[in-house]
Amino acid sequence: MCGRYVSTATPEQLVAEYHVEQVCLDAPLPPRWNVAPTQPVYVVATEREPEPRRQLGTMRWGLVPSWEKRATPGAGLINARAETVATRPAFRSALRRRRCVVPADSFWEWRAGPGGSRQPFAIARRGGATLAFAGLWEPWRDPASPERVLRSVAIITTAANRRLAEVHERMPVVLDAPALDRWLDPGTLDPGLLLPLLVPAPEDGWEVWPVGARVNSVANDGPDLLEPAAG
DNA sequence: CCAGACGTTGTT
DNA sequence: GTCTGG
DNA sequence: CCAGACGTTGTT
DNA sequence: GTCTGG
Repeated sequence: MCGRYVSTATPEQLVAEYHVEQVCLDAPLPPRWNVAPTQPVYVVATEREPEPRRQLGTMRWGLVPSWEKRATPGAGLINARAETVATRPAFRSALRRRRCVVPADSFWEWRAGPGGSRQPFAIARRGGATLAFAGLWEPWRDPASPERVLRSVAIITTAANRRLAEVHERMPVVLDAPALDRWLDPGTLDPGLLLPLLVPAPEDGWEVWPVGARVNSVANDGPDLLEPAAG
């Protein structure tokens, strides 16, 4: 799955990489090596009005369905399964109209061991290429103050490819450039054209290595979390 | 009809 | 065990 | 995802 | 909001 990741890009880098036309930020997010659910994350989405434009903003990681009474029932929906995203009430309308991309450098997975032990791994593309996670977002309005909108996001997961299945059976959907363009095209409403994008990334070209347990705690942050450890 | 769920993951 | 917070 | 809390009362 | 279960 994907419950923790690395995001160190600056807004300027994201604007260039994703051909963003409009930046909508209160303040830039700092570089983070331990991004966790409930935290604000960068999101690239297509603003529809007055005309389609690619927009960079921040949203809360952990999708809050619009019908929720409270904004924060725990972490919210941090992942959405590709296999069921077209039919689940929590995600169906977002699949049609609120697709987005969550930029990342790399991500963390925990391999289950005997006796309930959990060994964390870092997963990155060989050569350091960045990752575009497929996401869905949702606006939420507090009934008491509907003028304020909370935007939250879920990362779509799929079956792990054979390489990553060594560590974990699920992985985030990682979009290549053509898939990303299709995913962010607001004219695409047919799930039949979208679901084929939500497949496991090719198994070649990944680096996977065990890291220390410091990544377990969200209080720890820094590039040292990526240092290889015995595993 | 109304009430209640609506999500994923992992672990046992 | 289960929920909340990060 | 993992870590850490999980409760009430009264008094300062 | 919308669907499912009773």
